[in-house]
Amino acid sequence: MKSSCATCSLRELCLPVGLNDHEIQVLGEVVSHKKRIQRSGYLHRAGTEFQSLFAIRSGFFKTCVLEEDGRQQVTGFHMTGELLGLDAISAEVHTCDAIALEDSEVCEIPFARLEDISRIIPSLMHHFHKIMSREIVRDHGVMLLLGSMKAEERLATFLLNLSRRFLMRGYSEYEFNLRMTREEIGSYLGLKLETVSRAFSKLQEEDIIVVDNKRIKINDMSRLRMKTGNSSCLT
Amino acid sequence: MKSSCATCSLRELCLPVGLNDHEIQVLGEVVSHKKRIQRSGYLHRAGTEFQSLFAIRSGFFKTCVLEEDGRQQVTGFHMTGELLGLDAISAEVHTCDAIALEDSEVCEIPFARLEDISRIIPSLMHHFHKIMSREIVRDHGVMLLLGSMKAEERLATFLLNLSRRFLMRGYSEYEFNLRMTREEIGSYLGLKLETVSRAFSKLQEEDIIVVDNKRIKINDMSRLRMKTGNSSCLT
DNA sequence: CGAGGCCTTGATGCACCTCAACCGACGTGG
DNA sequence: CCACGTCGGTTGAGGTGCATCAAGGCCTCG
Repeated sequence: MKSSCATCSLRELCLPVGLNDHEIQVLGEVVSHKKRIQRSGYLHRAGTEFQSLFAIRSGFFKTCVLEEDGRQQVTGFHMTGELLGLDAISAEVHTCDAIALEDSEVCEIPFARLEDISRIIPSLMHHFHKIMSREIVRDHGVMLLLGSMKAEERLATFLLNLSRRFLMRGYSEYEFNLRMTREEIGSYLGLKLETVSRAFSKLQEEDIIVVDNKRIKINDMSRLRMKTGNSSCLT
Repeated sequence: MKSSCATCSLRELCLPVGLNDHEIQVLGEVVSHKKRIQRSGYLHRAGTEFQSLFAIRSGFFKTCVLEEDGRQQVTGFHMTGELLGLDAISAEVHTCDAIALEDSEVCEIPFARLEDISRIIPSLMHHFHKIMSREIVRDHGVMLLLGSMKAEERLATFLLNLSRRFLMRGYSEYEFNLRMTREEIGSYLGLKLETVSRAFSKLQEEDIIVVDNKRIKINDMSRLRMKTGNSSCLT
């Protein structure tokens, strides 16, 4: 089915940012296939051929890389309006798995066609470059986190990052549901699930947050920020 | 001074990959300013305005991000033919420092002009997208390293990565000089310099490598590879 | 010759991992 | 309906890999 970008509520978060009506129209004709992925279904797998980028229309994804020896690591959690598949452009093969953490919908964007139309829509090309660049900046933030923060700092940074992203999407920045397990959080943050659990408990003891299983409530945003070692939160 | 890409020995590593003679000509007219940076000089600083990408023509750089609280982390080491500044596209501000580890030369590539000509040279645009994507893949590799490897595995992975990159540039894959200090390696690998030093000593005791200060000789590539936990080496 | 940068090595401590027990929620099948 | 297994989460006890602190060696440079 055709999913016109023109009428999409994510226009301000997604690829069309900064385009005029006509340009959005053109983009909308390239973006086809609103595709549904069930919870724990794969959007793509590492090693499969790359054809399209995917924009998340609704739902929540994780991406993870797998080593030959079985070690696995979550490289990111992805929300509505974000673009998946950027890693696959380089070798025309996906380098990670993308798995839905809840029932989700994505728009498929055939990459070759995106490149075609970005020749005639410079602002689209420019915005696409910004999106790729932002991904690089984000990854540098994670590298900083993994390379130099303690467990509690990592978790605080993670929560603030989620909070900010929920806020940008019109949800509460103070209260939200985690879509991922402690193990997945741990994998992303370079920690074991027990350590994640203990860090949650510790933040709760200090009345900074309230944890009820996957439900998180932030009581004291500024003290949570102090827990990060004052690092700016991830993009 | 004009530095024509057409006659550059790095044509096969750098931006011009896959372009025909005429296209290289056009690119060469955009790429100006062969700029010299002395050892420990800055190519760019975090927070300064973004205008241009830089291609390394000779020399060696590190990039590092700095937090408000003074924590610092090396996010990458960069060799000839690689592109610096990709992180700055997103916010039009550099997000990291780039510092020369030896006397170096770079070509300056005004980004706006690069976008202009990539509209008329689709293969240039496509290759540029591949380069950005490769950077994302590389960062995911580092995240995996930081998130799930032990000190010795990290160092082995790091050495293999360097080895491969020297090989690609026509140097020996078995013997090379490190341009960075133990502390910089540690920062990149999320370790303290003492730990890096001990890991070097351990690999030497096992006759896998020979270390003489910054000079590294790899005696047994396959055993070094085994030390990585069989992960593929970073891109 | 002395100072400072870089590296190595040893001793000690601690943050996180590992292993293990237990709990509650949920789904399934007898 | 309840018994049971499974899955995700919490918490405790103990071990370990790396950080930390400290001392000393080598090299360069003023």
